[in-house]
Amino acid sequence: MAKRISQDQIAKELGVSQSLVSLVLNGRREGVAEESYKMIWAAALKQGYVPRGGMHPMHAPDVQHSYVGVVMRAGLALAAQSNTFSHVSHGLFTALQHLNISLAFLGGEGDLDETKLFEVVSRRDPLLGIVILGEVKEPFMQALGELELKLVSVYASSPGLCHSIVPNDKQSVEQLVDHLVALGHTRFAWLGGNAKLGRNRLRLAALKERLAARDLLLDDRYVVNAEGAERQDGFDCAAELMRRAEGQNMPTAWVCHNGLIARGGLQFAYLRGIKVPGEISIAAVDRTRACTEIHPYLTSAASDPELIGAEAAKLLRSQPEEIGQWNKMFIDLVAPSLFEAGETSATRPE
Amino acid sequence: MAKRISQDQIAKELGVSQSLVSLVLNGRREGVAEESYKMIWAAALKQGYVPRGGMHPMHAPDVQHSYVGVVMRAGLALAAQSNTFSHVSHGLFTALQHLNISLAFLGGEGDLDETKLFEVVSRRDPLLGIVILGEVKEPFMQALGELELKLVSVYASSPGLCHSIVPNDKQSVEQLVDHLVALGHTRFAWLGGNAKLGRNRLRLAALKERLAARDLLLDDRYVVNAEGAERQDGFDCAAELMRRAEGQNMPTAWVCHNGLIARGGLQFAYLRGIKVPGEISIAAVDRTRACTEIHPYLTSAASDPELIGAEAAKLLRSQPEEIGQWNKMFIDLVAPSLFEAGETSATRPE
DNA sequence: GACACATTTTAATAAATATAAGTTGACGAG
DNA sequence: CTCGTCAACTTATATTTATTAAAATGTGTC
Repeated sequence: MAKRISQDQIAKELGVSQSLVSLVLNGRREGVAEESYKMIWAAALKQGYVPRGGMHPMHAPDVQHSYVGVVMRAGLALAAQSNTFSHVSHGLFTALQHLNISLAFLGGEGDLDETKLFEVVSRRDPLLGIVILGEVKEPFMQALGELELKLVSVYASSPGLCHSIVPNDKQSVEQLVDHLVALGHTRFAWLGGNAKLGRNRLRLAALKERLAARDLLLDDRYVVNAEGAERQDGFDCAAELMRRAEGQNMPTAWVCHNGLIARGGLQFAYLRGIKVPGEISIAAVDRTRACTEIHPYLTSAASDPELIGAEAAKLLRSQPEEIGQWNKMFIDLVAPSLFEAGETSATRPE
Repeated sequence: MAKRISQDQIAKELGVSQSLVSLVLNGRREGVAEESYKMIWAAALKQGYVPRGGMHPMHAPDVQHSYVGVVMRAGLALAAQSNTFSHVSHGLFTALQHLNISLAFLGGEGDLDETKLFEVVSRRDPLLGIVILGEVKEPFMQALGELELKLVSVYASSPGLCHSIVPNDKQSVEQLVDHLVALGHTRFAWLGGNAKLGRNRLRLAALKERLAARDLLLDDRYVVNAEGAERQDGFDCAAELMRRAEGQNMPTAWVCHNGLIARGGLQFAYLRGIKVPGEISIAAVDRTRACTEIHPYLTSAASDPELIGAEAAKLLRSQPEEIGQWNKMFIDLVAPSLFEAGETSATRPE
C-alpha cells in the first residue's frame, strides 16, 4: 500500500508553504491567487492526497455505499419514451439496490468531455464503474477507458476496451421469421428505425439471411428505413411501404425494428382499415412495455433488457480475478432472445 | 456556522479515548469490538464530524460536484413509460448538469426505510438535496424530513415539511373545458386514471366546477375511473364509457386524466370506427411525449413537467437566505399550465 | 485463584494540520 | 520618493490526529 501523502509534500513539490496548502484545501479563496488555488488542488488530486481524520466511506460499518454511473449514447434523453434503455436502467437499478449502490446519470455522450469525466472520477464517494448505453463514438470510448474504471458497454460492444453485453438480435429475428413462416407468410417487409446505427443494419442483415435460409427473398422495395425509431417513424414507414406496394402483392408480414415502430405501423393500419392480424401480421424486435402497453399485444422477440441491465450490474460487481484483469481480458456477453407470440400475427390470408 | 467537532469531543461524549476514535474512523477493526466500531461511527456521523485535511469536494476548483437524490412514490418504476416523471427527471437533469451536479436515483418509497435513508445521507460526496416525485405517505415524508436535507416535493405538496412544486391542474382543466365549450361541446365525459391518488380527484373536481361555471353538468354516468393510468386503462375506460352511453346521447367531449389514457381512448375509437375529431373530441391533461408521439397530436393542457423539474433544481440550489430558512418557511410553487390545440378536437358534430 | 484473551485506556510522542500574526512586494496617491 | 494599502504568502505556533507501548479491565476457563 502506497504511503499517504501529506500537505507538506505537496507544498514542497510546488514550492509553497504547507499553510497555503492547508488553506486552499479547506476552500479558502480570499487572499489566495486563483492560479495557486487550482494548482494546489490539481496536485493534491493527482498525488492522491487523502486528508487525515479518517472517516473514509469505505470504512463505514455495514454500508458500502457507492454508485454506478450511467452515460447514454448521443441523441438520447432521460425522458426517452418506452425505449429499451429505461428498462436496462431499471434492471441495473434493482440489481444494485440490494447492495446499497445507487445509480447516477452522468449525462449523454454529447454532454461529457474529458474534463467532466475526470471530475466525475475525482469525487470521493466510490464510483464503482460506468455503464455505457448504446453506441458511442470511438474517441469517447477511449476517454472513458483512460479513467481506469470498470466499464461495461450495453447494446454495443467495444472490443478491447471493455466488457459488453449485447442482445442476440440475430436470434430474435430468426424467431420472428420462423414464427411467421410457420404461419404461412412468404412476402416480408422490413420497417426499420435508427437508420444510421449499427443495430439497424445488423437486424436487417439477419432478416435477409434467415429468409434466404428459408428460400425466401426480401424484396428491396419493401425495405423501409426511418431516421428515428419512434411511433411516428413507424407510421411513416408503413405509409411509405404502402405507397411502394401500390397495386401489387402486398407483403403480409411486417418485421419491425422495435415495438414503437410496430405501434406506429399498427396505427397506420387502423386508419387505413387494414385488419391486423387478419390481413397482415406485424412482429417486432422488442421486449419493452411497448409490446404489452395495450391490446393487441405485439408478437415480438428480443433479449430482455432488464436482464441485460442486471447482467451489467454483475459484471461491474465481479472481482478482477473472477473474470480476468480489468483492462486486459474482456467479456462479451450475448443475452438470449425470448420469443413471445402476441395478438398481431396470424396465418397468412388467402 | 457551527464550529467543527474533534475526535476528542466524540471520545468524551461516548466515554472512550481519543485513540480509539482515531483507530475506528480509520477503519481499524482488529482488536476493536464491533459494537464500539459502530457506535463511534454513528456518533461521528450524527455530530457531523469532518476530518481535517480539508479537500471537501465542495471546495474543488471549477467543480462543484455533488448530486441530487430522487425518490419516487410507491408503484413507480424507473422504466415507467412515457410518464410525466421521466420528463421531470429530464428537466432536473439538464438544469443540474450545467452545475456539475448529477442525479442519483435512490429508489422508490417502498424500497427505502430509515436505515437506508440514513446511509444515503452519510456518504461524503455532498448530497445537495432530495426530490420526491409524486405522492408519498406521511411517515415516509417525516423520515425524509429528519434528514435535515433540502427537500423538494414534486407533483404533491407537503405543507410544513418541505418546498413543493405542483402543476396547475385546475387551470389545465379550465383551458381544456373552455376550448371544448368554444367548439360547441356540451356533453362531457371524464376518463380518469390513478383512481386512488389525489390528483385524480383534483382534476375531476376542477372539471365539474368549470363545467358548472359554464352552466353545464357532468353526468355521473360519464365519469369513468381506472386503477392505473396507462394506455390499456384508457382503452378500458373508453369501452366502459361506451357501454354506459349505449343508446343515449353520447358525450362528444372526452376529457382525459393524461395523455396515455387519451391514447388508449383514441385506439378504442379507431377500432370502433368512431371518427376523432369528427364525432368526438378528446383532450388530455398532459404535456408529455404522449401528446406528440404520433399524429393525431393530442389537444392538451398541462404544466410543463420539464419546467417543473428545472424549478425543482432551482429550489434546491437556492440559498436559505433567499427563500427563508430551510425547515422553517416553505414555498409552494404552482407551475402555469399551457394549452396546446391538437388534432383530436373539433367543433361538435350536428 | 491464576491464566489466557480481547478490549480498552493511559500516556507519551511524533506527525500533520489549522490559524493568527507577520512579511513581502506591487501599486497608486500624494 | 515614500507612505499606505492590499493581495498573496510565510512563519510560527496552537491544535488535532496518528501511532505506539505498556498497563488496566473485564471475562471466561481450568
